[in-house]
Amino acid sequence: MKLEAAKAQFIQTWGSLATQWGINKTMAQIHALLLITPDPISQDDLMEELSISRGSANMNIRELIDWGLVDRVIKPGERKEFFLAEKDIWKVFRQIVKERKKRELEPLLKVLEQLKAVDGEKKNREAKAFTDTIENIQKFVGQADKSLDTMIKADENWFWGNLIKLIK
Amino acid sequence: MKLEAAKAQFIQTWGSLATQWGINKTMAQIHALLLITPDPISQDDLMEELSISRGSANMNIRELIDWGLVDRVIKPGERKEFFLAEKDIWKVFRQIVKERKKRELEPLLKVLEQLKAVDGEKKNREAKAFTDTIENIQKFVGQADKSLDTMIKADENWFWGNLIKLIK
DNA sequence: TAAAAGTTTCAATAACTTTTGAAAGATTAG
DNA sequence: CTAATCTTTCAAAAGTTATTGAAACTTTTA
Repeated sequence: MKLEAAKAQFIQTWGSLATQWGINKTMAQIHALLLITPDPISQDDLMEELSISRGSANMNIRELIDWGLVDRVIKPGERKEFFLAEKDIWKVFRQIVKERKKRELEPLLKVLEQLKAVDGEKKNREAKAFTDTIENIQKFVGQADKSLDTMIKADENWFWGNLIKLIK
Repeated sequence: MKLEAAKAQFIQTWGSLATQWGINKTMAQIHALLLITPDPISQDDLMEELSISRGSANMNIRELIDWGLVDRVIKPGERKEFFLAEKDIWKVFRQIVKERKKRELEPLLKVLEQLKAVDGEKKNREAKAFTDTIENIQKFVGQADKSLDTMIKADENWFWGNLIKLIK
């Protein structure tokens, strides 16, 4: 397989996987291209390689920087900005978990906490089932939240090493 | 907070969370309603409660059954079908992981395997960076895949208990 | 300071996804 | 068998999300 074809397929695969996870396809494709390219790339080159417009490139690059997955790089003597992705997949993964946790799990926990305060007077079947489910979800999400916190701080070898010990 | 309001908020929260994860909002809302309702519900009641059409209800219910999150229930003497959701969140979570793993991780591993076979003759900087990244992703995804396999089989208490011990 | 080079914004448009509901297809009771 | 009841399908419509590209803005150079 030729390098160009392999690159193209990786970019496309990464992009379609992303859409299944609620992530913008173009953003994932830019990320994919940066992941497999050793040197920093300019916005113009990204636009060229992926056939995307200036606006889209700019917006998605900014989002990637926001997620902490891509860094702006200034080359001495060059006017343009260049972009470089973190290549260590474990770090990338932790960064994504960290962001999603902050954006999703934490707000969810707040909502669940409120929902427990449903009028408890009438301890009927319906109200009981509702609070039971909410409390179970809350426990589950709370536990996941804590575990992820630890994982974010953990070192890759330590984490996998222990997990593998645990599951063997 | 009144039960009806709390239910409505839970359904809405679950639905919008789902869209962030690439899951159809209506499907998640149906799931949410079934989660907090102790008894089986008919399609007509689902349509009524969530204000959705017959077609959408049917399609999304089928998808939920496909995901193994909802069961069809036949009530003796009734012509209609009723639907009931698994209430144990740990089981729900494992089921979702199992499905996504099958639908996404396993195909991804196949693609990655192919991509490693990039023309290796020219061991240039670019080709090197590409295969390095692909191999790293492959290792990572492969490890995750195995760990998830074990998790799927694990019992809740066993899993959390050990994970908490591990991370403390 | 003016022109050049680069970056960002945003309204219009395109692409994609979901929903609708009427029609066709099943199944059951009588 | 056939009428009644319930379920499924699917093409059109609505709704949602992403992309475009020209214009506005900012920074740098000379």
